[in-house]
Amino acid sequence: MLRSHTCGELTIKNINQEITLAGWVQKSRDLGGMTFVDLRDRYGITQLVFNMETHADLCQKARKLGREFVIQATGKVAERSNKNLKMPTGEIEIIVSSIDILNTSKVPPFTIEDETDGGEELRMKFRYLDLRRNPVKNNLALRHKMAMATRNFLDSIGFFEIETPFLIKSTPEGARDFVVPSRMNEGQFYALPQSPQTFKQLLMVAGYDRYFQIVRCFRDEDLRADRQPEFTQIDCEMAFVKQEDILKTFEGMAKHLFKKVKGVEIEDFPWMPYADAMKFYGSDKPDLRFGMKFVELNDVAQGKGFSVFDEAELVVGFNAEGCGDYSRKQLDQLTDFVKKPQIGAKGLVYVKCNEDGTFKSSVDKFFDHEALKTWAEKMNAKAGDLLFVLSGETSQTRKALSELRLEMGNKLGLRNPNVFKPLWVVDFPLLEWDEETKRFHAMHHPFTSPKTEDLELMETNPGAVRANAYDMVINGVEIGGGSIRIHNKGIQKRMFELLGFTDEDAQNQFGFLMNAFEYGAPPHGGIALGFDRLVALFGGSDSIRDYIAFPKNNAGRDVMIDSPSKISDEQLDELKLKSTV
RNA sequence: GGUCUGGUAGUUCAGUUGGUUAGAAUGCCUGCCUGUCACGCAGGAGGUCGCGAGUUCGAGUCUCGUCCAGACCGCCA
Repeated sequence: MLRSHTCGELTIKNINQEITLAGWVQKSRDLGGMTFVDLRDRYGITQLVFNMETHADLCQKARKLGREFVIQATGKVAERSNKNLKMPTGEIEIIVSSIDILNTSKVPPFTIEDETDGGEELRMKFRYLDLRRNPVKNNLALRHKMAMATRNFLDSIGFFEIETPFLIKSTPEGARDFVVPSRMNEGQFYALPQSPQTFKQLLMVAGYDRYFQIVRCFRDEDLRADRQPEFTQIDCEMAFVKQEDILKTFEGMAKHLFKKVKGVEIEDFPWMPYADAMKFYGSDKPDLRFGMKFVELNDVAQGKGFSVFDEAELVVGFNAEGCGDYSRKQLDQLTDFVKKPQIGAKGLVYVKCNEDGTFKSSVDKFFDHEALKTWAEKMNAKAGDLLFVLSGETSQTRKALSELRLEMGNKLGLRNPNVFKPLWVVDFPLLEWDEETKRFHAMHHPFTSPKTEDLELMETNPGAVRANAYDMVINGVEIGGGSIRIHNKGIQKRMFELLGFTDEDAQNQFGFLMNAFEYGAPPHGGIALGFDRLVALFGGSDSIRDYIAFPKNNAGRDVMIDSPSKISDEQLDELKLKSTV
């Protein structure tokens, strides 16, 4: 070993020990007669001290050490005369007796410190230097800890981790596939899995009734702060279970992680039907850290001659408690916010509930005191509160009001990253109408089972059929989702018919699964949790990039290795792909 | 595919109404300094103002195009 200890472990207890450390030069401070060098490794920083009087040659050598040089130093642990209680090793230092430069370093393009001077792009280009920094290192440590806790928990309740293939088959359903040309099969392509969905169902047929995998998945869609083209899921499936068994199991896992990793006790997750989530929060992933529940006002706001409301399908608002003192400017800013093209509201109606019991609203022309009072009562408003109301087509209006609700939550500091409010959103619709293709899409995927009581609607009113599908939502983030699958051949056939699959299509794309289901498929279901998002949530961040060692940028590029890149004509020839040059 | 924001020293940024030699901080180099830990002090080097056109007597600044980066919408079963 090139070292006897790490740079994070020596304390006052080690005084007078002869030790050897190895690491990177964080910084050196040359005071003339003596020189201090901060030596860093993964575990911490230890100060080396060199004295011109006692070891002139060593001291000269230490002065020449540049940032990020890799050195090995041997010496004696000594108590500092000036202690630095801000650091764990701050009571000691190493009086160095010999030093070896194991490697030199160019001057790094940004400072390797907690508060670096480097910008995003530069840090990504030199990610191996960025990874030396504590904040990034701590994020990866958190990720590791969560992966271990997940494995331990699932192992303890009988789950097998089983790997599934990455080179699989492309299907037109769902997200765009990444494809890989097959050299040995000219003109044919593998696809990288968007998830191991079909394989885990085959494992259920095979009798491995508790499966999980912490697995990379691939989707060729545009990126976001919380979306990477390759990302990691905790993918799980269970046989001989009902929906509530799965929810209970993975609620347990989430609670275990919170307890083990954050030391936080989480209460039982509430269950909220999808329809309620949309009605009361305008979102299928409501942030329950704060209130501002929606109140629908059609009955009291329509028929008073305000045509904007009268012509609207939905009039809905929420109460921002204690915001009655908002200025004209603040209200204008919020109006501009909801009128942004991404949100798309036409305007914003507000009602201030004054301390003297009167109201001041943007629609005073149409609504008198009595009318506004009925709104306030309906919305449970008291003096000093501020009501916001939007109107229009139902789903657009809910979406816009949901954005406003989150914006108000941010403004009022109600979205505390150290508070965790999980819930299950249940009873998702089975299908979603797609205007573009004029057909139904599976909201979850084509193997999701309809609720038994809604089966008869499949042919009469498909849009109203609810599924045995559920999402785990924490703090407004969709952490994961799953469903009880179809294991009955007849229902699967009806599902494919609804989705516009011919028998032939179904056989071509999913024949392997359909065939397997003819050999004793057990009732089964599962869930997949977005591991990157879960880690980021635990870390208190909205962006998953800082929790991935080597992430891709906005455009799906890895700026460090400069990929994707062109390949040679020889490679293209081998793959029987035409050169693009 | 679309909307918005940004690109100036190694780095992070400032740069007024278009006007002389483009600044600051930090990093880097040199010298001094025996208790620093954001060490201090003195000095120094460091610029294709992303790229290309255009307007103008004159462009870091205005216009158009383009490239790059970031946020968002669409998209993400």
